[in-house]
Amino acid sequence: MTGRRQEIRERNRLSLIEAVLDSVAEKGISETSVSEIIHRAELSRGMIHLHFGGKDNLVDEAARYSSEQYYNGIYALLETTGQTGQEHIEMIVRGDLSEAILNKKNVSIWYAFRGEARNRAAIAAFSDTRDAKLRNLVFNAFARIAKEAKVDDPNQVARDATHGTLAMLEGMWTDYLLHPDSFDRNEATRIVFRFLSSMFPAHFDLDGALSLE
Amino acid sequence: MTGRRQEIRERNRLSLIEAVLDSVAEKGISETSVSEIIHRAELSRGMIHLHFGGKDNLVDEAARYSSEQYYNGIYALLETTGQTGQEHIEMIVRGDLSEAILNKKNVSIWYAFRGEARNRAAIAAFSDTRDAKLRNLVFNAFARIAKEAKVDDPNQVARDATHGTLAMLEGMWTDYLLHPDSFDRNEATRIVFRFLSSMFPAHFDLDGALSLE
Amino acid sequence: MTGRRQEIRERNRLSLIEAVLDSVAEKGISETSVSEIIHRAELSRGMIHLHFGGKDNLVDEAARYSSEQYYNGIYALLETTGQTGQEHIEMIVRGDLSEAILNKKNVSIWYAFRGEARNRAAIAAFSDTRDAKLRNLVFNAFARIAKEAKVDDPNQVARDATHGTLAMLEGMWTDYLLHPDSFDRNEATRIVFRFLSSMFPAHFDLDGALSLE
Amino acid sequence: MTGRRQEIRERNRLSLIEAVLDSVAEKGISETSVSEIIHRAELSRGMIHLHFGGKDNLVDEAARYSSEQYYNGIYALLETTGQTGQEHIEMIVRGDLSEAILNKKNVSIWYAFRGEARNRAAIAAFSDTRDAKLRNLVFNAFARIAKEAKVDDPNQVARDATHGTLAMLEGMWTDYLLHPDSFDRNEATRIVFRFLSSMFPAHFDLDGALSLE
DNA sequence: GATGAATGAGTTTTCATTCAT
DNA sequence: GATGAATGAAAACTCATTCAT
Repeated sequence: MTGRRQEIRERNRLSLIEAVLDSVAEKGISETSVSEIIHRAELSRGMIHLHFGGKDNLVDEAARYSSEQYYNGIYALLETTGQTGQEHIEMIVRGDLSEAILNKKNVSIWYAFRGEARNRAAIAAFSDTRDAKLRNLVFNAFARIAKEAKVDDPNQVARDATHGTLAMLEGMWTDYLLHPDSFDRNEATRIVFRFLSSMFPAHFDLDGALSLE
Repeated sequence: MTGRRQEIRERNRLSLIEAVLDSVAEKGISETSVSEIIHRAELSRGMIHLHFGGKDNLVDEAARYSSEQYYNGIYALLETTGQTGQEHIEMIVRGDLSEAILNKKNVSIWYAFRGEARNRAAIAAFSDTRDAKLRNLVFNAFARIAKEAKVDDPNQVARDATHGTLAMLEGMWTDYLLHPDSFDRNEATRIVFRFLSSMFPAHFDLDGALSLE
Repeated sequence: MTGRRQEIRERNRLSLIEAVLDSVAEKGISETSVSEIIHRAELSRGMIHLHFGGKDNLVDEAARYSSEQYYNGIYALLETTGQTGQEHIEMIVRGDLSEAILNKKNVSIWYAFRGEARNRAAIAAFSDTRDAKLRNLVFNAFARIAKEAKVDDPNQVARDATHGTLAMLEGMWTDYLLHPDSFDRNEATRIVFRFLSSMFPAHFDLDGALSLE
Repeated sequence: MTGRRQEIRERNRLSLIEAVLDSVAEKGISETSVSEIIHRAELSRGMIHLHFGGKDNLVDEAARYSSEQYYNGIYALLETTGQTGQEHIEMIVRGDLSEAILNKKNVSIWYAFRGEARNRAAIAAFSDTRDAKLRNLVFNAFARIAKEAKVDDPNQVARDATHGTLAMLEGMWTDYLLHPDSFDRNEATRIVFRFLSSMFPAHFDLDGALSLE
């Protein structure tokens, strides 16, 4: 049956991508050689070129896959909660700082790819895409909040809130990158909500934010 | 004359370090080969091993140098302004987002090294050092502000303010990394001050912050 | 039905051979990979081993086929003309220099195989066979002419005439290989006939030779 | 002393070129791998890329070198003889068919490169250059002869003679390629002179030509 | 019989390091 | 001390062949 073959093919492709991500997380991009990848995937040397046409394409695909996984994770969280703006924002902030998403592996991978983004168009593109998709989700939520809050220039306020929130989350990831073991998720969350509650006191609550887990 | 010799030695060391930084900024760490470095520095191949004992050490030194340059830049700014907490914070924020410090070259270098930090202890150490030194400056300033503001737990407030401010600045750097050409320094500054004014309304002023440039 | 099967088999074999010849003509022997061949033949990868037992055998077969095609072309021409020695020679010379036989594709293929002949016995053998068959035809024709011409040592004269004529034709092919676009068939033909008319003035005529086309 | 270093460098370059020619002669172009070359030259793997920037460039250089060697050989012969047209032609013909020039190694190399010429611009260029230089020498000699012979259209006659002579010599090389062991230099020479004496009876003599060796 | 995904030996290339000059 | 030619281990890639489906 052809389906069986196709299925193995697909599984092999995925194994290679995951081997790249594991290796990038553990050893970094520069140590992620073809030998390292096939050893982790337990597949043959030629397979990389068979499926991806070369190591660089495989690494690009891995960056795309990883960026998609991140976005899907966040998006899945949004489906589990209410549809108000503040529920969305809360979910995104908590999700982005949760163990499931903000962990050693993801952070390693993400900063490794970022470091290469300047010199590899494909990686820059996926880096950008992840960013743009998330930015959109966050902006839409803040736009609703700003409208409810009847602020002067709701569009501008929503933009600033988006910018500030994402900047802070980024900063928290960097904190985690540098000190994964002393990083305090509650503190990080609290600080983001401090910013949010200062911008939208009627929507966000500093104390409530502490009721994390 | 030994002094003359020593001087040339020192100049060559620096040329190599700067060649590394230029190359990392333009081509990324993985393309920064020994050949690339000596070509930029216009020095001989053996020089790297003579002065640094190998390429890896040179790159580590370049990371250290770059991190020092950053800190020195910020520190120099502080000497040009008043000594109140809010003056320090303002200077650090404006400085960190200024063209002199936040520019394509520095951002490229910084993210390239961050991407390697996980796998190279020396780079991680310098990354950390830069971070710790800055954190200290910022914390000291906020500690004074928090004391003046007579908040409940000034130490905790100062820590949160430090954490939040640095996180946001980090996030702004990432913004710049991804979209250097559409990045708006005024907007970035305004958003940081929005956070600061919400935490310390008596010390920071959202409008004042706009009087940039 | 076995006949039907057999027919498809035969067609596939031929498709592969022709794909090899096309590829050798266009890309050269070293670029004639299995992938290139099956892509041109629009057949599956396994087919080559099924029908020929490996790529090398297929290439050898292609060399044999090509050499046979050449000889058959010349031989067919001989059937269309009179049976005197000079008619045969004229036909062979004109045929060998005609567009139908001396064209870019054939020349490319022929020199490509020649270049490999030294290291591949099978190709050398077919190269030789083509040569020997043609030499035989030409010698037989010259033997008749030499006999008619009542020269001293007709056998020796026929051998020299054969040798010289074939050498010149070879040289004309090389000319064509190197400068296919500036090659002048009439000039080439005229020069061969100059040689022939000098050896057998009663049989070959320099002017008559110009009545080409 | 720098000269010593430079000298070794030059010797290594040459060793590599000669290793390529030996390998091409013995094993053919497709079997001439980097490993084969460095094994013959007894030099290190990296040297090929150090001196030539890659295997392909080295092979091209070898083709250029070989073509130059051929031309130099012929040219040197011309310096050892008189300056009349017929002396030049005689020398070129005898030289081109002599053991020193027409031998197994040269023929193997030459046909191997010819087979690749279609697909490698650099090789085609050197192939052409050798051809053009020789053609020039031969044409100049025939032009003088044709003028002396007071033929009708001396330019045209010289061109035909050049064309015919070179074509025949080419053909003789092919003969040698296919049957190096049964090849008879005297016979080959005699046949070329038969052509020459038929074109310029006053200048070339069939018998004289036999006084070879 | 036919297919084409998979294999891995062998190829070219890169590049940090060495060391004779 | 300084140079840069030389080294060779390790990298990425190619491709004829195999073989489960």
